[in-house]
Amino acid sequence: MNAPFDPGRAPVDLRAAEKVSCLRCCLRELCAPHPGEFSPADKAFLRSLVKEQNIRLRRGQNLFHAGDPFRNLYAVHTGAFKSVLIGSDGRELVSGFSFAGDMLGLDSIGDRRHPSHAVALDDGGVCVLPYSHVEKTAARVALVQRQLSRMLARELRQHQEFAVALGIRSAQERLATFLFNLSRRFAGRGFSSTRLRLPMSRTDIASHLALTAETVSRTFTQLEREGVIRVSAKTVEIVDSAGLSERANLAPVPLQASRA
Amino acid sequence: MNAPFDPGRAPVDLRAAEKVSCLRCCLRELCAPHPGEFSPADKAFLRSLVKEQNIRLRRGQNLFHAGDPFRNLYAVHTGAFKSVLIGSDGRELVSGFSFAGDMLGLDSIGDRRHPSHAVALDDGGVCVLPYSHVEKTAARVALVQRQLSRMLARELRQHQEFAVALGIRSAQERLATFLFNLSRRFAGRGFSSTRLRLPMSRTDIASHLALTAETVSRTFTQLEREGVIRVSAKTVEIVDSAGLSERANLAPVPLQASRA
DNA sequence: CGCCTGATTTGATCCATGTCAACTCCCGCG
DNA sequence: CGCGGGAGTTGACATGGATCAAATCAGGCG
Repeated sequence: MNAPFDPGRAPVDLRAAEKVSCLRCCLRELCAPHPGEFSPADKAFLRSLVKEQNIRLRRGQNLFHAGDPFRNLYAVHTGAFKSVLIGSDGRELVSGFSFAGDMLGLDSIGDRRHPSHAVALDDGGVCVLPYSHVEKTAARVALVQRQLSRMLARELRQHQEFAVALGIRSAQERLATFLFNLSRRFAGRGFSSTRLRLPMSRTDIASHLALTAETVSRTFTQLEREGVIRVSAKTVEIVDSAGLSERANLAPVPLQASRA
Repeated sequence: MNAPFDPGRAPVDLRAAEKVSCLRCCLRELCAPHPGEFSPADKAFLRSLVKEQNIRLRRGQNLFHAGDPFRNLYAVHTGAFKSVLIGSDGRELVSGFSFAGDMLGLDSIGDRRHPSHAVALDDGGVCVLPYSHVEKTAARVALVQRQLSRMLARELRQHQEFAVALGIRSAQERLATFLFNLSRRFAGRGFSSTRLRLPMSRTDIASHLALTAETVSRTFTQLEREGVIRVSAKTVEIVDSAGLSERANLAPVPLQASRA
């Protein structure tokens, strides 16, 4: 039923020449902010960052658990993952979703322990980057060091924006923003930006947006009635992209004025 | 009226020997995670990070504006600052407060542009660390590099937790958490952990916690009625620290059960 | 000292979202 | 092919915090 689109599959065959493909795929974030910026020598360093390639996980399996000692960063190779943050009071919250090319474990650098679970939402694979090794390489390859800082800083910015979103925005704005961002992220990976397969459950989305599953469901329905998206189980089609981003950002003061 | 306590003044006289004091104060975060970890040579590097010392700002002045190109990190020397994040939709939100010893500008590393204003809440001063210089030093002094990553990662974690808080927690939990954290931060700086002078307005607090000023005010009153704190203008006294942290964390499910 | 202006508090009311509950849909399995 | 169970949807109702409005307070200034 949702066969026409499958973001679980990478746009190029990553298994053919893994060393090379990692440079183009998994480690994109770490390595290729500005393509061509690397010398062959740099690339040698980068390739050496990866210890184990394409570790396989089945849907539902944990890549790591909250509380586990932090030793590696992981680059998502295939599939999708959710990060489940365990709050200081024990409450769980889905802090983010990761797809091919994303880095997992960055939030653990601070205290050498994973603050969150990483759970596979689909069968998938990851590459392993021993962090000690990354640090050492960063010390020698300035670009890697800079890029590491940048990745952290970017994630920081994202969480900042995210905090704003959770605090201020309405359910519709949050969901629209969520879809909008997913669309952008998929597009950046070569997938359709209008036809999204959401590998996570409504409950996961709800948790991520700090809403209830009921509200998420209602808001999906609402966006559908307004002709912005079409929903069919796990697949969402963005019908009116402009309308979506309108609903995502909205005016500075989203009062009842905007409902007329 | 609030003379007995003045967190605006540093616990030691920082102006006496600024080079040295910076190592103990402003750059604490960057430099002294584990005291004694530095060789004299390391320290020389560290000292050289600071370009201008103790730049002065008057209350209300901006250290930098959102959109300004990012060139420096700043270590707060004296006083207090708020960071005002400009969301993608133009809405403003106070993303954090910084006190002596805190670093400002970390969230700008990602895109070389400040995403937020930094505004002085009191007269104060900062030290300037040209980021290019920090990067170069990090490349030579492994500890600095590691510490830079750690600072970023820690801030990341904080924002993560914070997002959770904003999304899930009640007004009372948020305010209690806020006071609790401030108390800890002040304590770490050698100030009283029970008698806090809040240099920011209620509106700032409200914005930071994603509440309205009215709700913040009401919640202060409520906590006071419950005998947890005593409020007098800008000064808050924590009367029942245990009660406060109880209200900050709360049970996994803060349902009506907890109201009986 | 008393005024003036902005900050804070307090009160009354409204609304978005949570909560609880029932129903439907989908998918794997016997 | 029908069954069962979990995920998703929908409805009715409750409520925390927002909103609007007004009173009070604080602090600088004539």
